[in-house]
Amino acid sequence: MHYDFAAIEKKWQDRWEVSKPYAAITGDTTRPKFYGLIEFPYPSAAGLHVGHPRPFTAIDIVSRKKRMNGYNVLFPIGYDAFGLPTENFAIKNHIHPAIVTKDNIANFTRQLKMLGYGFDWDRVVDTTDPKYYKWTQWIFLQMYKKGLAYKTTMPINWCTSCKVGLANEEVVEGKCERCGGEVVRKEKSQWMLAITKYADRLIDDLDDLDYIERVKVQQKNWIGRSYGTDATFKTNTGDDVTVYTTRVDTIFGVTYMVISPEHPLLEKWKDQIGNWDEVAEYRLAASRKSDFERGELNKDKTGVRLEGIEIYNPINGKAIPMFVSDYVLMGYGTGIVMGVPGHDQRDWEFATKFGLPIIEVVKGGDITKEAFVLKDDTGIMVNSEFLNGMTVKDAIPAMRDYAVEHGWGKEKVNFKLRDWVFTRQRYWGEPIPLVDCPKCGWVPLDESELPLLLPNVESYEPTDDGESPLAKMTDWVKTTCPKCGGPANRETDTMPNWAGSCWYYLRYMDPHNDTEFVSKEAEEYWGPVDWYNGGMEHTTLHLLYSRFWHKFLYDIGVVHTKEPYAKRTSHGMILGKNPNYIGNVDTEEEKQALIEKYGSMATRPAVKMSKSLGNVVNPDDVIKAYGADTMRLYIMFIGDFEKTAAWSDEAVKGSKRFLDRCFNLQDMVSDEEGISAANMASVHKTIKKVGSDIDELKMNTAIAALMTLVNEFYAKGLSRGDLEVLIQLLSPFVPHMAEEMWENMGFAAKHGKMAMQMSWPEYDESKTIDAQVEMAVQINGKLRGTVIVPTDSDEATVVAAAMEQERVKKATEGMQVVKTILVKNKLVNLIVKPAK
RNA sequence: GCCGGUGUGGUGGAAUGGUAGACACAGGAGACUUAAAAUCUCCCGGUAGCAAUACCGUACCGGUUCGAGUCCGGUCACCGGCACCA
Repeated sequence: MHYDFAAIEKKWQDRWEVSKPYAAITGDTTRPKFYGLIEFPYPSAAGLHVGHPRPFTAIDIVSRKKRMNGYNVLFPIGYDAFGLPTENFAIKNHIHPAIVTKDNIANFTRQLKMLGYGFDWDRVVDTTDPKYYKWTQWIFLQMYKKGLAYKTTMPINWCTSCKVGLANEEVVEGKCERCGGEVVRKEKSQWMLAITKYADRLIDDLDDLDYIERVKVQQKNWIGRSYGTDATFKTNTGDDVTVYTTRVDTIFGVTYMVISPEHPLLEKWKDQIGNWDEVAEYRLAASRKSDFERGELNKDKTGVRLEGIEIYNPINGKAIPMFVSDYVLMGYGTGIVMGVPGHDQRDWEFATKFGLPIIEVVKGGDITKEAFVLKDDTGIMVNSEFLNGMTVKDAIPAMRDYAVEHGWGKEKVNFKLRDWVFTRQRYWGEPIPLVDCPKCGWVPLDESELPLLLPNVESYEPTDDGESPLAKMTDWVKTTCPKCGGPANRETDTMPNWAGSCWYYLRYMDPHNDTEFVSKEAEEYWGPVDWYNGGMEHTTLHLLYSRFWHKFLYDIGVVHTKEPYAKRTSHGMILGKNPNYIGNVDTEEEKQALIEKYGSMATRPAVKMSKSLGNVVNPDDVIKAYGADTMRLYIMFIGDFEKTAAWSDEAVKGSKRFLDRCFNLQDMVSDEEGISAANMASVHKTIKKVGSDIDELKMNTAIAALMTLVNEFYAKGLSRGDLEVLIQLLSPFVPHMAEEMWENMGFAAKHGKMAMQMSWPEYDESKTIDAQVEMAVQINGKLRGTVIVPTDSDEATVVAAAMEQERVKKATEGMQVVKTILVKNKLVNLIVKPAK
């Protein structure tokens, strides 16, 4: 029988299109629910990338197995379609972004259907659909009403050459991605979301979640919670200054203070600062630096002393100088830090440059060479009066308590996380449903006015004053205030592309609801998502943002769980062959030439796929040449799911070969129904192995187990019953071929259902055990042979069998066995030493 | 610099502290074929040996253990994230 994958795949996709075997049923209480989720794709003009099928296929397989395990499965798909690439494509080609989006979605849908995914196609969402973004706007309004959305002046990236505002991703190494022009900061009033109010909960609630560890760690580091002390210093200016420090124990080592150039106190102290002109010049220079320049590595510390300003150390009243320096950030802590050059490397560099004293307060380093920064908190305090002799660990709380008691200190928790800049000066995004009224200030639209439709504009080009393209649409901008009825202006900025993806998993539960964003019934039934897989690149963006939104929705009582996703896994990237790899050439000269030209890139056999390298693999081509089932199988077999893997055209053939071998089994079966005696143990073992591997996302070893079983069928022959089980095990991986074989063999008729609708085969533990096992024989821990013995043989039997072997005899000749270690059914280790 | 991860044949990769290299790709040999492709069978870490076999071998050094790719201490390399966060 010939495996005509093209015809087979078309046939079954057409049938599924009509019979909808993947439809999820809300409120089916007869079965437990399983909600599997993959990150919905951004429908780019390039179409599906070969990286997409990896996570999609994996969760498709998990979902299919859950379905066979009796679950009511929700496995949905949609499109995250607002965003910059579409807008730029539209500008370049003079096509409306909505049309571009529609075309791209159609192409993605075609490709996804060709891969045979078990998505519930009746629940597709599209973030650019007004019926969808109505509710994105609605959630934003709820946040606004609860005070979580506020307006503030924030710098945007401004290309001095194109004279447009740029998104962060359009700024590459401080330059404009398009023209290479210099990017500076330009102040603009923007909407912010107060994600920092949720910082503690976003960290603490991670503990109860089944996320892979690196996701948790990365989110925790990103939020960056630190425990410290706010310490207040008196000054000769009339104002007190407060610093934040995690090392209040080092306060005896403070030899100067530093204030950030942006700090408002400087302006206030203008008349008291003796060298104001110099300070003002330094501030101006700092403001001109881009974030990139200012953050550049290992750059020299700069600064100016504030003449006439004295700060008094609260611990001993000592007068210390203050400097302004741009190594202190205005956005973290209080914008002022105490300089402890003995125990902070940055302070050490600054003090060394400006000739400031360096005091050792923790023993153990050589502070004339570098700051002594502790790796642990076991260092001993010195030069610190009542702290002397204490460990740092004890000194921190001791000094903190002292400071609190004496009224100049306060316990303080700080976060690195910043509030979320929620506006973009762009066209292709959700309009913000707020109106600016000269009398009433910012006024939200009435919810009945939603959705606030994105108007059609002639040109989506960003304006040359940094405003959104919508600002040019005066008809749309000019409106009336919902509160007082007077003339008012709409907000013309739009939401960032992350907005729509913050809550899409909720919409899938109830995608056609026009009166609520999700019904209570559907949310309580489907929530939370049981398993969410997505890229590591979204860990501190989409994943964190959507957890934040979900917590907000929980707080206002519209969802019933604290967290959106119970489990999170992440897939590795698919790389392409590196055409410039040094392994591709033979001579040393050629290798050197490649390294000179491409640097360390030339030493990698595989690199990120890109058009310029010509190593992009198009899923369409693979499907055409080998079929979707081969594509699915190969992308799962390629390696450890979490690691990056290199695409190999040769290796794809191996997967195809395996499917050919499976298909050919149809011509080899005996008439015997049920699992054959010859294959009993193998079949049961494989059921067990494939099942547990799918649950653990170890698809590569699951497939290896299936290959092993098929190899055994080739060696020993197989019954109809053996094949019946195999087809069911293959079904989640290669659904088209499985159904074709299932039907061919008459199993569809026999059971009255498709293979995918069968229960997952059960294994019998007792039948996974072979009658005999091969055991390793070791002498003093070294392998000296193997023996075949009855399963569960005792020590005496195994040793006796081992002693029969020539190699063992030889190795134990003239020796006495002093100890025997038996690992049941695995090995026996004889510890011998020379006989007396 | 800090945090996380990884290091195994020619290649992708397997191995709850228990026979390292499962399963594949590539390569080699054979069968079938007029021939090729496809298919089927066998071989395939290194060194020595006709072989039986011996020794070496999971980045490197050391330790724990009857036994270490796996655990512990240290070193190196690479990948990813963060980065003047006080």
